[in-house]
Amino acid sequence: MTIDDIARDLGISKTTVSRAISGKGRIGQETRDRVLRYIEENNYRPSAIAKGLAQSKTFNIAFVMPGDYSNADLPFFQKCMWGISTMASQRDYDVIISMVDEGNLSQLVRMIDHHKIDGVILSRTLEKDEVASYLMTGNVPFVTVGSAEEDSIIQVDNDHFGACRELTSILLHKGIRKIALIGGSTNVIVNQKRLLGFREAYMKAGIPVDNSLLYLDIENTGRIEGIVEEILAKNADCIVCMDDFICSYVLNKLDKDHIKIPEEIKVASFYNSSVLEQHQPAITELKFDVAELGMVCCNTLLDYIDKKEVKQKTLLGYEVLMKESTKN
Amino acid sequence: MTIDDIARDLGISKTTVSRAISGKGRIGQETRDRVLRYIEENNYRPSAIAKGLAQSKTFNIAFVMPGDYSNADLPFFQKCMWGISTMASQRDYDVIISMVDEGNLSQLVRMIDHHKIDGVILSRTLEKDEVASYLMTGNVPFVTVGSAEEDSIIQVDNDHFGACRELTSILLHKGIRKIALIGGSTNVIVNQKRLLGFREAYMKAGIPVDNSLLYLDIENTGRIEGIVEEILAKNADCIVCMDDFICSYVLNKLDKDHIKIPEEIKVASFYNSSVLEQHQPAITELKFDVAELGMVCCNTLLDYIDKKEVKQKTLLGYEVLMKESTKN
DNA sequence: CTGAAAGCGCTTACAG
DNA sequence: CTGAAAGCGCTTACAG
Repeated sequence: MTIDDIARDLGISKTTVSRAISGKGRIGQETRDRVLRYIEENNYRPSAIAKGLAQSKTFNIAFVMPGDYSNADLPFFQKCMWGISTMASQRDYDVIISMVDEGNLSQLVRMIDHHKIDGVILSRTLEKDEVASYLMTGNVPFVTVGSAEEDSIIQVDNDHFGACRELTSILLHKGIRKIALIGGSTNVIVNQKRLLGFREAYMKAGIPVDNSLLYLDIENTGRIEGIVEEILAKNADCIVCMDDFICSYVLNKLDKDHIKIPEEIKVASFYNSSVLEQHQPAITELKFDVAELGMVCCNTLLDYIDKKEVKQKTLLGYEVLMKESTKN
Repeated sequence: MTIDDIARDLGISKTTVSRAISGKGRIGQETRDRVLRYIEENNYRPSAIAKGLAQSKTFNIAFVMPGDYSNADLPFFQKCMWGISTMASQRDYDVIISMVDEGNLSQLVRMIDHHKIDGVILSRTLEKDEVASYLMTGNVPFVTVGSAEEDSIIQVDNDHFGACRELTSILLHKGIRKIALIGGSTNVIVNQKRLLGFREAYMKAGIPVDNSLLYLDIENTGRIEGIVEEILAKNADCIVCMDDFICSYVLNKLDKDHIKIPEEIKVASFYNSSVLEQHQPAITELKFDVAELGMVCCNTLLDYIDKKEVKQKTLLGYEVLMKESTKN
């Protein structure tokens, strides 16, 4: 069934039918109701593709994700995608996936060349920005989930800096001073922010950071066991992990050595990926609503596509979950 | 730039231009070359959406996945999606994601109603088939990754039955007879096949299965520790896990209790999800090429959409990886 | 081998 | 408030 069929059946022009559906342009209330009722009864759905051609739009956005991301990131992408896809659907858009591995943009390029999308969501904080710069030169609307380096990029992120600062502050206020920090690559922007938040908390408390307790750029998980031993030997009060992946290795090691949490050492994580969800004792951690992150990001992109005003940088909240693992 | 621009610039009709690009219909070699060269030089790309409208196609397929799948399944979905998306891209298609949680098909329904896709890939072996039956009544072309219950459904899967039988056979031939099996829900079709393969191997070897060593329908991972203790008490030679998720819990427990693999007990897994990749000692397991699964599945769907002949059921291979963990 | 024309199913100035 | 007509950028019988 097409708009023509409806027009014929109702004895009106298809212009009128179109207006009744879209809500654009003047139209008599009665006529509109008649059209709407007919559509409802006959279960008519306009073809997005024909509508798209007429409006030079596709009603599709692309979600770019690295094809080679690690298992640790998987839950993040899943939830984020859920948020994006849910919001897109609500606004009558769909999301096309585009996997980029090792800088191979061909999938994305094809999609853009063929006019298959109206905009793009980038799903990882970029270090060198190959994709971002491609999109900028091509003048393709896009938004990043997570912070980007360039300020001109529209970005949506959680407030990792604030979150890490707050969690660290709380620990310090509880009298937990000798805190070891284990973290991944400092090239990754979010890790930089986490470290900054950690330091800021110390600064505000007027306590110097013990740099010998900072274990950064730990990319090889095999090293973690040794690091934990070192930390224990140094008699630290607490181990803070930059993410749950690291944290799960730390917990494993402590478990294996029968070291009691929180009695013998406390543990906290700067990120909750649901990997640790059921851990006993419960782990103190930061909670971010990743599904919401995805939704806000999607909304921002669609607003931008619709030429609405959009915040250049949106910062979303966090929760500090104090649990058993840092009890005094 | 459109096809009209090219026609005008080249002084030919747009019919001819279209033919040169699509390769359909008779056209002089010289004319074609001229068009192709022009296109190359001016970097022209036809609009997929206009092409789609003219052909009543979208060049998009949907990839349906459960919105609530567990972390254990994540690596599977990632790789599968990679395979699908790579193949789709090669064949000039794109893949739209559709998340279905708790039987809420609205996203998918919207997509189909609005004519946004040409076909669907279902990504999980369905127990009750809500999505499948919806697609069947709507006459939407679709293929499943993994086996489906109904034979009329086009499906692509790995040969789990054969794989499990072979691994079990090898263990039996090595003289490992007292094998405990820990598995998840027997409602899931793939788990049924794994169990059948296991039993078949025993049958072929003329050895009766010790049913008291079968721990099935283990949905609560909390129970695994106790089960391992029971198995150890029963003096089993080997623990076979139906998937890596279960296996990682088993390994954890054994590690905690300082039980040596393979000296004190052997361990094997019926699935390799890369969760255990770096485990010491290396774990004997089955290997399936999930990316290939995705690619074949996508190919099958696109062939079907193109009205080509398609196998009703495609069974892909496997590898048995004998490792340290089952050494005599 | 090539082209004029109709068509895919919508939208949107323009005129009334 | 409503409609005829042109247009979005392609494809494809049909005719030559």
